[in-house]
This record gives sequence, C-alpha cells and structure tokens, in this order.
Amino acid sequence: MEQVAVTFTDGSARRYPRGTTLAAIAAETDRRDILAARVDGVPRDLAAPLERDAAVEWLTFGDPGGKEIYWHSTAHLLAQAVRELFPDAKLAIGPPIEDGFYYDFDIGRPFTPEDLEAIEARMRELAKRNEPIERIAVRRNEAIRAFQSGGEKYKAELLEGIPDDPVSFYRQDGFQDMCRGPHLPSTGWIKAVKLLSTSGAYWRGDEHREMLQRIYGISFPTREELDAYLARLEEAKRRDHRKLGRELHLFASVEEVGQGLPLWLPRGATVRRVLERYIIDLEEGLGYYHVHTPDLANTQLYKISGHWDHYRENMYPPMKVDNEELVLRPMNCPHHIMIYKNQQHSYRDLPVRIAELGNMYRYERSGVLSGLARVRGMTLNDAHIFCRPDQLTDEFMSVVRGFREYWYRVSLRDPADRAKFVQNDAMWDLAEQKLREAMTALGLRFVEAKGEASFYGPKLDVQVPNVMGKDETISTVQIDFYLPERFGLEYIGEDSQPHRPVMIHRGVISTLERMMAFLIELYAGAFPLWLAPEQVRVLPIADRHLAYARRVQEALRGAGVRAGVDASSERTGHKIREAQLMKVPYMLVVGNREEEQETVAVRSRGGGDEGAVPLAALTDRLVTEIASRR
RNA sequence: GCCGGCGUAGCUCAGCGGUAGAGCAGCUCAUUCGUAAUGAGCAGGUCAUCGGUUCAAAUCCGAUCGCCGGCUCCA
Repeated sequence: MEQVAVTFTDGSARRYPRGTTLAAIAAETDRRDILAARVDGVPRDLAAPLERDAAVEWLTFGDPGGKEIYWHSTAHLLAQAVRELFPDAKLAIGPPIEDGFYYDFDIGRPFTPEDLEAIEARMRELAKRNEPIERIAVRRNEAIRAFQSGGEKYKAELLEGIPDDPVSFYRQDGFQDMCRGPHLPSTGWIKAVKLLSTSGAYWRGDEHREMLQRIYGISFPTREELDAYLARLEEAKRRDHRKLGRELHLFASVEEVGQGLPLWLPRGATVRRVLERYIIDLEEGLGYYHVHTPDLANTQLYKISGHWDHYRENMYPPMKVDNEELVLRPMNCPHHIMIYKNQQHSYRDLPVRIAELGNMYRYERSGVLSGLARVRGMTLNDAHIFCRPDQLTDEFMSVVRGFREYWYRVSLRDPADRAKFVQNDAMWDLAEQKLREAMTALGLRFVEAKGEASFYGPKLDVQVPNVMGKDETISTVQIDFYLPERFGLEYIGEDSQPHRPVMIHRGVISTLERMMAFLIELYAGAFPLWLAPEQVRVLPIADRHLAYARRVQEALRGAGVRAGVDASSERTGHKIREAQLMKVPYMLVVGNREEEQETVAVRSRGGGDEGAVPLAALTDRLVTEIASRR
C-alpha cells in the first residue's frame, strides 16, 4: 500500500499508509489531550485522513489554536442546546473569541437569566452523552434548500458569501450546523461550561439590521480551570477603576452634573495635577510649546476644518449669542492651527510643536459611557507638529519612539465611506504610505484597521487592554495633509516662496481621564509614591503625640511631601488599617520613643513595620524616591 | 442610541404585598492604647422619579432618569 511521510514538530518522522486518519496516529502517542491537528499549517479534525506527505502539529487546549477549536465546538453545543429548548430559534453565527465564545440567535424575544440556566444545564447533559462530532459535505443547492425550508435566513445569507460547493457541515447527535471547522472529536471533551451573559447584537454588526440575542460563554477541560478563570474575573472586578475610584475617593459621577462628566475629588485631582506637571515639563524639554486656548469656538472654525461636515454627530449643538454661533470644541487642532497662522514661519523654524492639555467635549452615545475611561468632557494631552514634508518621517518616528510597547493599530479610512472621510485619494494614499514607511523603519509590528481613521487622515493607535480585557486606545499619532490645505497654512521656503507644511496630531498619554482609569487599574489603586495622593500618613499613638505628629507633617510638607495625620482617637491598629485600605504608601507611627528621639517608626504599604528612623533621614529617602518616579 | 439586568442610609447589602433593617462609615461619650477593626449611645431613608393596580406597594405593572454587561461608536 502507498505510504505517506509525516513529520512532527519534535523533528521525528514516520511513514503511514495513505488515508490513515490523524486520530489513528494520535492514538499511537501516550497523550490523551490531542484534540485536533495542524496539517501543513492548516487546522484539521482528527478524523481527517492523510492523503499526502505532511507536517503534523498536534493541538491541545493549551495551544491558542486548540482553545479556538475547543470553544468553537462549545459554541456548537450551545446552539444545539438552544435548538432543543427553542425549536424555532434561528441560528446566526457562533465563533470562538479571545476568552470563550458566543453564539447569536433569533428567538423572537430576549433570553432571560432562567433561560440561560436551562440552556447551560442542557449543554452539560449533551456533553455527557459524548456524541461524535462529524464533518459532512453538503451540496450547495441542498444546503440552500434546507435553509429555506427551515427558515434559516441568517445561515442562508452567510452561505451567499461562501463560494464553496459542496459546503461543510458539522453534525452531532442529530444537530447540524454549517461550519468550516475543525471541531473536537466528540462533545464529551467539553467538561466545564459557564454561560456568562446575554446581550443584544446587531446582525453583521450593522445597527440598521435585525437585533439578535447573543449568549457569551466559556468552557474548560476541567472544573478547576473554569473556577480559576471565574476567580480571575472576580479579581479583575476588584481592580475596576470605577470601584476603586469610589473607594479611594478619587472621582465621582453624580446625576445632577450629568452623564459622562465626572468630578475629580481632591485625591484624584492631586494625582491628575502630578501627571499634568510631569507632562508639561517633559514636553517643554522635548521642544513643545504649551499653549492655552478656549473650550468654546465660533462654528465658523469647525466649518473651515471640516469637522462640521464629518464630525458633527459627535459635537454638541451650537448656541447662539449676539451675532455669533458657538460650539463646545470636540478637538483642539483648529485652535492650534490658528496659533500657527498667527505669525509667518520660515522653513528654518520648522518643526513647530504646539501642545496643550486641551479640554474637549464630545457627544458620546449614552450606552458607551464608562467611568473615566469613556466620558463626554475630557482633557487631551494634545499636540500638533507643523513640519516640512521632508521632516515628516523623522518627526513621526520620534513621537512613536516615546511610546511603550503594547500593540499598534494602523487605522486607515474606508474609501467607500464618503460621509465619514474627506475625499482626496492622492492625499490619503500619500499619508498612508508615509505612515507604513515610518512604522516599517521603526521595525514595529502593527495590524491595519480599515475605517478607523480620523476624517482628515490615517492614524497610528496604541491599544492597551484594560483590567476587564477590553482594548482602549491610549496614544494616537495622525498624519494630516488635509487641515493645512483647508486652512491655507504656509511656511516660507529657501526659495522665498510659500510652501505647505504637513501636520502631525498626537496624543501620547491619551486624555487625563482615560490615563487615570488606566493607572488606577494598573496599580490596583496602590499608586507609586510619586503619584500617590497622600504619600505619607502620620499616626500618633495617643492624643498627647498629636503635636509631634503635626510637626512631622509640617516638616514633610516643607520638603514637598504630601502628608496627612490621623487625629482620631482610635487605636493604632485601627489607624493602620484605615491607612492601609486607602493604600497610603507610608505610615509613620509616632509615640513617646519617637518624640523623644526626633524619629518616626516607618511602616510601608507593602513591606510592613520597618522600624524607627530619624525624621530627616526619612525625608531625604522620600524625596529621592519621589524624584525617581517609581 | 439599541438589547438585557439592576437602582433600599455615605458604602456593602438584607427585606420582595401588611406600614424600613444590618454591618461599615458619621456624630457624641468613655477609653489614650505600639503595627490591619476598643466599647456604649445617637443620628441618618419621599426604598431613583412619576403614574397605575390594591383595603394596603420598597415589594406587582407601566413610563422616565441613572448605573452595569454587551452591540454600534471612540481619546
């Protein structure tokens, strides 16, 4: 019989009769966790026969590719359970996602929490039966007929986008679903399932189409892994900046002020101020001019810039006063452009870098608001670099070099979306080319995202996951040939003739709101010393030590340290607990011994009791640690 | 904006048709204490808002507002 040569990832190689299944080969190993394989890089079911020489890579739940298959099969199991409990349910799509899977259904009404429990219970029963999952080929016209008679309009629409004939289906226990696969060998592989939430989701992500009911879930090969995952979710909730913001008195949102308009409480405002000073110092050192411009502007400004045509749905409606029509600004660029225009520029002066912690107001739809991470009034760490075309790449690169790692998204326009993006193909092509060039020169990997650009140009977005795993854009850099054109910007070149500069828009630490949300979650509220709103709290043992405690506080304040005193009549243990819960980095216990010797007993947030040190020595230590910004 | 869930004291929550409760926080008093909660007392609520059902509504129904999870959108 004809043989095929198979090589494995460990470098070994063997020959098998043609047509041997992957399952048979996997059975020769002593591993029971192989759930599928990649054959020459293509994921395949274990039931697939080998027809030619191939490189085989086994997949288990431990591999990202294996998880995908595992969760995809769980999504099918979910669909099967829903179909059994709701025979009229129409199926849409059910892919694996980063953590688990979802499946979209149309059952004519939303799922209730009770439905979810029933579905989850049915999934467990079905998994227990351990039915084999089989791939079957179905003639295209048969599939179309089946979808029509079953009223499966979503599946029918999906099929229109698939050119194959026949198309592949997967069948388990009488249930079948059109699917590319691959899948687990049988349903019994799914040991621990949890359905996490339901929500509405637009068919094909289009808000003008049907709203389907989505069920999110996750599954694992063992109960322990599921429990560990659920525990991680709980831990993430503890780090949630909204919860910590309330507990640590950093910020508050009140109905009377308005949605998406948070109040920075004294503690939060202190952290913000430290960040602001840091940023301004840093940027002035990098050659940026920090300016200040007003939050309101004449509508005219935004008509010139193009915001009026392309960004109006994010702007608050104009207000009429005297003969003027004013709007709250959604972006700062036009103001900075007017600053550039306020005087003539020689080619020798460029680049001109104009920066501002600029307040902006954007109308965000109510459902998207979230703590400090997504608000309606915000302050952007904004800057606009006006440069010559030959300086563009260097300027862009030096901005990006300032970023931390994380992942980069190059956001491009969708040429078909004429409403959202200004029309000028040559300009877009040039800007996109420059951006890709610079990223390649920097050696940075990035993904491209069509339709995510600004209306005036493509941008580089730095994406950072928050504690709940959702990506937020932190930094952004945009290349803009459009606004200089709109505003008729010029510089005088070597040839004494006017030339058009190019603009780079950049926000490095995002808005102060989003950065604060990010930092709270990053540190779980325990800010490093330089950022901590209350860096030190002095804890007198008894009331008679209060005067000395105040002296310690004044000495520290004099050295620029933010120090508080706990003047309550509680016991020391209680005071420590309070300070610890507020995540104060240093607690200084002072009693008779300390007062007599001009010392303080240091207790650090992380390290516990560190013993007594002279006050002057501690002050020096704190000042040094603060300056280190760690 | 759309789909669903949830709104009870400053915070965390119980009560789920018979007239509002706990713990923590706050205030007062006592205690003056050495490294994560001293004790006692007091005060605090139009049960988000408005309307309906009922002899009776925090509790059931509806609308509105807000928050939460998604969708869409985004710094």
